[in-house]
Amino acid sequence: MTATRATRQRDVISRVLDHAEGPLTVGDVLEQAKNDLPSLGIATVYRTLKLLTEQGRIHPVVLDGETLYEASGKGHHHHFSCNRCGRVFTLHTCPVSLPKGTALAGGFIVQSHEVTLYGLCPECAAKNGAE
Amino acid sequence: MTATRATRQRDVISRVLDHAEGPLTVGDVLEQAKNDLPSLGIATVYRTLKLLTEQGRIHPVVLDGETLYEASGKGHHHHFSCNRCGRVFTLHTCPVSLPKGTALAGGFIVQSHEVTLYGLCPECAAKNGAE
DNA sequence: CTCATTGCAAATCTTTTGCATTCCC
DNA sequence: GGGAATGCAAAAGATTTGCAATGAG
Repeated sequence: MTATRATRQRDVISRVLDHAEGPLTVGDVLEQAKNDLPSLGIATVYRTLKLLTEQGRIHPVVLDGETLYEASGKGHHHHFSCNRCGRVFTLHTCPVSLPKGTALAGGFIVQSHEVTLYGLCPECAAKNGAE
Repeated sequence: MTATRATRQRDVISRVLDHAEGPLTVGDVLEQAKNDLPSLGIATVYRTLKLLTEQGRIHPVVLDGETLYEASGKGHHHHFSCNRCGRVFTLHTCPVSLPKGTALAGGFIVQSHEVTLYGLCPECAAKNGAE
């Protein structure tokens, strides 16, 4: 079997994702990881993100056509994308009640769901109409 | 101002999207439109999709990293992505109650939302465990 | 006729891959 | 030391753009 080795690169990339406030783009990850590892290459970032995803340690979130990554195990949550500043926030509330296994009319069986809310974040809402 | 002309290409592409059962990929659009317009180029498809999107006649939906397009004006709806066969269905029910303008704890103001359910479509659910 | 639009090909951008070197175990 | 992982650069996709030819109004 293929032995998976612990490397500084993987360590740094995992840490970057674990400490992030919300999901990060590949570019974000590269940039932040370079603070610790200036020689880090983009190919390694892609390879590591793929590896971590396969291991289930992180998972991809697609927002507005961009693929972002975030650490798993942060519990059930969703995202809020600000229409004004573009930042993505993590919401710890869930607006839907569809337990795994729920059956919808038509025979669809729900296993999981993703919700993204769009609107104004607190900061932008405060500024609203004041510019 | 820039006059927008009606062309056979735009007509065909719009029609393809209007008649689709669910959202289509750029490739789907090209393929189907080529039935009517064999000489159609991919660049025109991209340009037309962008134009129609700006006009609000269609809108992009990102699912599993792929950008799909669907006609607008089909009412509020969401998508169901089958984990087994990969097909995307349009759901005419909405599992959340977040009217535009709802304010969330923390001061987030919701303007719109997107929900994608993942699970088994009726066909795959029927086949389940029978293979 | 004019000029927006098209189709093609070249140019970009993003992501993946080949390979010699590095370094984990 | 052996082989997995890295970094670079080349390759492969996906999307965009330049430009001469075409076609709508």
